[in-house]
Amino acid sequence: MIPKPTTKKPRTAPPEVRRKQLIDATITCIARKGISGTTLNAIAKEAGLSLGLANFHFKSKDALLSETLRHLAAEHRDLWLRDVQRNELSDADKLRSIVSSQFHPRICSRKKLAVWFAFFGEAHHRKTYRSISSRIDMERQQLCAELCSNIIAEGAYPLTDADEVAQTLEGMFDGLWLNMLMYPDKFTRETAERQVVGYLRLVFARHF
Amino acid sequence: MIPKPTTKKPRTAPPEVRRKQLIDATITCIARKGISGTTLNAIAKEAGLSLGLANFHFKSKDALLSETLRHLAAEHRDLWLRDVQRNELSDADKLRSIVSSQFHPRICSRKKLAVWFAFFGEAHHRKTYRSISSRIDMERQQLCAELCSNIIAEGAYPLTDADEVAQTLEGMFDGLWLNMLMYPDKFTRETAERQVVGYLRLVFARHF
Amino acid sequence: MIPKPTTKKPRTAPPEVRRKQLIDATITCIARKGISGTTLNAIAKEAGLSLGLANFHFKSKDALLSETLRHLAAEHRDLWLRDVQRNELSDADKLRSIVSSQFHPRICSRKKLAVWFAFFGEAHHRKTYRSISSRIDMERQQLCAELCSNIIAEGAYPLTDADEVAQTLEGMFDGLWLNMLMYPDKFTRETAERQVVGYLRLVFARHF
Amino acid sequence: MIPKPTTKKPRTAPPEVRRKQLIDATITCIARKGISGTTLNAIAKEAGLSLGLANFHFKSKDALLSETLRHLAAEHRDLWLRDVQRNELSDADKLRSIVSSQFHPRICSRKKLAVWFAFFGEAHHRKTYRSISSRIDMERQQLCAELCSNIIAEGAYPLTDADEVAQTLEGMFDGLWLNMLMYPDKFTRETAERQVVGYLRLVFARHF
DNA sequence: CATGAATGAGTCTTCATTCAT
DNA sequence: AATGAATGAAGACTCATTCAT
Repeated sequence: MIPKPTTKKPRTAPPEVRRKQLIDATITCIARKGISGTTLNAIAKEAGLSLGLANFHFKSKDALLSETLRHLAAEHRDLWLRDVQRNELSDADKLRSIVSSQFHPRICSRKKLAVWFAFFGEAHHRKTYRSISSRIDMERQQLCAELCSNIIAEGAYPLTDADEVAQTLEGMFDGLWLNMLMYPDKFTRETAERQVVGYLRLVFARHF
Repeated sequence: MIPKPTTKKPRTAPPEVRRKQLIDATITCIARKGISGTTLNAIAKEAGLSLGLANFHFKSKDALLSETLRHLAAEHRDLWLRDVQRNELSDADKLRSIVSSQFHPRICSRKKLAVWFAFFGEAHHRKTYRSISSRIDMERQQLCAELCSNIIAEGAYPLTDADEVAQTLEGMFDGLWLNMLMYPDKFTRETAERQVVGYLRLVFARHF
Repeated sequence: MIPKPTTKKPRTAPPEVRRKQLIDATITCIARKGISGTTLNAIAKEAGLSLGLANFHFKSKDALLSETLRHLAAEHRDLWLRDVQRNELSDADKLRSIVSSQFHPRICSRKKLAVWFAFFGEAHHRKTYRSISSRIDMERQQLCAELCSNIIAEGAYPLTDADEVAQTLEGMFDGLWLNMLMYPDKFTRETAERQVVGYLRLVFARHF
Repeated sequence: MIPKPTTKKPRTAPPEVRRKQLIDATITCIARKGISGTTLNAIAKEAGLSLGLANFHFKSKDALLSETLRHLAAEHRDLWLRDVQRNELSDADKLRSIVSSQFHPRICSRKKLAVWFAFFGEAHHRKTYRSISSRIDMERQQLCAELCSNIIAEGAYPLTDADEVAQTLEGMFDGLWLNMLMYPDKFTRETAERQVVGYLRLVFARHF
């Protein structure tokens, strides 16, 4: 009798591993069927785990959804924060980095975009979204506003209002995301990013 | 037999009236609870009609939802088409009208924004919703592109690409809508419209 | 083709009929398996109705349970109230009536006793019981106390305390019920009633 | 390898200790949430032990529950047997002792009453529970009957039936317990005991 | 046109029990 | 003797849809 080979996947795994598996499966399922079309059964099957385990690791379906969103938000924030903290970069470069991060492949895959808009879609989940992301959204917008402010001071764009530019950028980010999700043939990461940069070139002609 | 004279609501009404009642109720319910949180029972109650009637006038819940989306789309389209068809208006005015219609109170009340995004949240995996949204979005984008093209020709903006401007406008429309929905304190109809016009002023400086 | 005979049971029935059917089925099921062993499915099947209907007529399982208890409590109260309100009866007769009602076949069938003790059994249901029955219990105890008080005055039992007799009666009622439920061979309606009357004979020798 | 010296709880303990810990925890949990509201997880947590251990020491949840009931029964029985076996006591004293044991603080705390009635609530349809309750109840009732019989012979109460008194006592015991559980403000250990003694005084006037 | 009781498939959630470590 | 992750069956509840009246 040959002893069981040790390569077979372990029956048990540390919680973080399971949680990550389930969150990934949740993203996949939501992208496929929307939030309300996503059942815990489907998530468990997608993750290759049992139904009971989903409830073992997450208090409820809602909790799993929240964690999923939190995961996406953190992943996004980490990305733009990394460049913004590099002191050798100019403010314009930092602003450029934020724009890039918005359209980074890891952040704005169709799968993940679908999850964002799934949360935007319904009042109940919108509240979840706000409680998780409003702070981060505001942080990014304020950051953009500061960078714009510095660029304005530095580059002498007297007629330009930093806050308004920042707001417009936020608007463009979200709107381009939606269009990428809905019309992937017409709106790609590249075209979307080019459009934002195009806008920045109009506003800060001497920097971009 | 003398019919009771105290009857307040007519016991029968033409189909179009009932359908309109039900669609309005659907909009209210979706805004309040999202698509998956909206039940036929709730819609019927909101409309002041019976459950059976909802099923009588719409083949299925899905059909009612699709009709609702179609209704919203038509309402929006009617609004911008009215001005676009007025020959006395310049192309710039027409473009300006489209922008205005996007932020018209009847179109982008909080209630209707909530409903739009409820549909957007599902559209990427629901063919019916996507084709309805797609039709109106594409028509508007093409219209904008044509108007931009004319403005470019007329105004000598040699470096400007009409399609790209139109795409950017689409992005801004949706993004600003989303921000109005999520952060109504920071994004109002007025600020949103001003931002789009601000963008147009940058692109078509001699027209706006 | 012979038209369907009209004797077949109607597909729909007024709510009160359905509610009564479901309450009866609930009593049967609880007697058979206890509260926690009673499923809505089992109740529906016992009632010959569908699962969905149970939820249609009762907001929740808990609501159905409450209604069931309320039904039993009202049924019991109606019984002793009837005789108590007959003016031609003496106080001793009225007291005797209350005792009889306690052991009336309609009231203390094993099935119904099982339901009472099912509610007594668990903290959660005990609260339900209290909210439904404490007023009635107190009403009956006070009634007994008043009747005892009158009997004492009338019959000159100077050493007897009306309240204590009433409390003891309450105790005997419940305790005999429990024993009838647990040991139906040793405790029958007749022996139980005889014991209470035996107690009354000891206390009010000249009346019973 | 030197074992960590900070180990507070011993990692292993003799089975009887663990079993006692788990039974105590079970009593606490049942009192709080009822039998069906009591989960093995909750019991383990209450006992400060792991879930696995509960399953290790008891074959099943049912076994643990039965053991718990057996434990309560034995605890009660031990209490009354102690006095009954003291030869120097008169039969009346022994009977008095049984009454006292019924209302002994260790036996009829609110917590334990809740547990007793939790089992009573299920006993009529659970053979195991019924046979455990039955054994102790019958033993006590027979004992009371014998004592009454002796007292009757000794004291010349020609009209009194020993079995009936014993049955009435059983009824009062349970009924007063129930009332203490349901209405602790109106029924205390002291008033309850006084009522039983009051009854005995009526029956056996020359002994109590 | 209109009603609303009735149905039952589908979901989330709980929990006793198992088992590799 | 001890742990706690893993499983899956079972239950409460929801809701689109049907249909007799």
